Amino acid sequence: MGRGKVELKRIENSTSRQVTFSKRRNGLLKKAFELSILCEADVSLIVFSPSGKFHQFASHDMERSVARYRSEVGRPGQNDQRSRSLEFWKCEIEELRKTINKTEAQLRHFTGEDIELLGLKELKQLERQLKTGAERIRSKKKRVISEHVSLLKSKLSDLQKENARLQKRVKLHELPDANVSSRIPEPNECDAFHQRR
Amino acid sequence: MGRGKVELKRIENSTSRQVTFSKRRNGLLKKAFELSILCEADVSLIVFSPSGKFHQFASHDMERSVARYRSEVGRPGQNDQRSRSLEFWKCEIEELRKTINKTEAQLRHFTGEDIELLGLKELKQLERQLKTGAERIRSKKKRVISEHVSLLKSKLSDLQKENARLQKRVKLHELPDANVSSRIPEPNECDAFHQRR
DNA sequence: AACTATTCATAAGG
DNA sequence: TCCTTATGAATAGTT
Repeated sequence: MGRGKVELKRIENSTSRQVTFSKRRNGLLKKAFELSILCEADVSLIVFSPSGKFHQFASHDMERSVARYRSEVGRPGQNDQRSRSLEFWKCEIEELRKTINKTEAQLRHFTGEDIELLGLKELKQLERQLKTGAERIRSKKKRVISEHVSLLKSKLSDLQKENARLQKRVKLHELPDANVSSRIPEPNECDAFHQRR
Repeated sequence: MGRGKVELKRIENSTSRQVTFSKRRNGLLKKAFELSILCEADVSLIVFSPSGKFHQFASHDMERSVARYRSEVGRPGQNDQRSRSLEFWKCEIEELRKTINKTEAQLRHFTGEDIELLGLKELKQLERQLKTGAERIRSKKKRVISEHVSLLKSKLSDLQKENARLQKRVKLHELPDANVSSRIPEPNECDAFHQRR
């Protein structure tokens, strides 16, 4: 990259070596960061310049990654019990990962993704499941909506009663104030539905 | 780099996430290597894929770099190495369990289960997703079926041709054997579809 | 896995 | 160290 390609060997000129180090170090850190974000990878990078300056990147936590690295490499001096329990954890994680993959695949199938490899039988089953799901959701939605409606109706009727009562009082006492008989409900009096969610 | 630029966020599609991981991991390892050669830097890189696979590069020695890192950061570390790695596995399992729970809940929602606590907005969204899913599946099913049909048709036409040819031969040579002209296809000759699945 | 259109990284120069 | 630019590398999307 750049003007002319470079040979893969120590750069002799110390100034350009320094400059190159600086540029490439930044590039490396950036790429490490991108990899960790794009692919959810656990990336740890330690760099010492020839002059001893220190740079690092750790997507999660350096110490944790080092510990994980050690457990992977299998450091000497582990007793049997420890390595066995390590095996256990690894199996556990392996199984959990499998479960996740399976479930996520199913989920994608439900949204019609990744269905290229499915056979007719599976497609039919999926269709049936989607249909039942949609029906249940539709009916739940209806229920929710009708609940809102009846709530609103009862609010309305309460207000009407209140209104009638007030009008009666107005007539009885011949109050001059016209505003009372055309009382407008407070805004928050109709908000019962929104508050329930 | 590549066709169209990518947003710096987790790649949702798991296949392309995996492919990208593979490519970029190689790129990163290569760049780490180049930096160490060109600039005589001490570079150490630890990468774990989301599926737990482990990759590393160390221009000199990982343990030495880690020790140097510790002295730089100012942490004696070492002593709680065990509990660290144990802690890591436990966290890992905890996270995986959470993922599973979330994904399974979503899955149940798609089949119309556990929707009691959902609001109208969520219900509507679910319905929309189910609809698109169903549409995609329906169209895929159609495609599969039409493929079968055309396969069967072509088989049929082949057999008809063959049959006509044989009948001609029978007439030409006035063969006495009636079975030849009413030849019945072998059972496995129509099985191409089943073999493809 | 291979290809290719694009974007990205960076060597050289100021 | 920062800016610019020409050029080689990396890689996203596709097959």
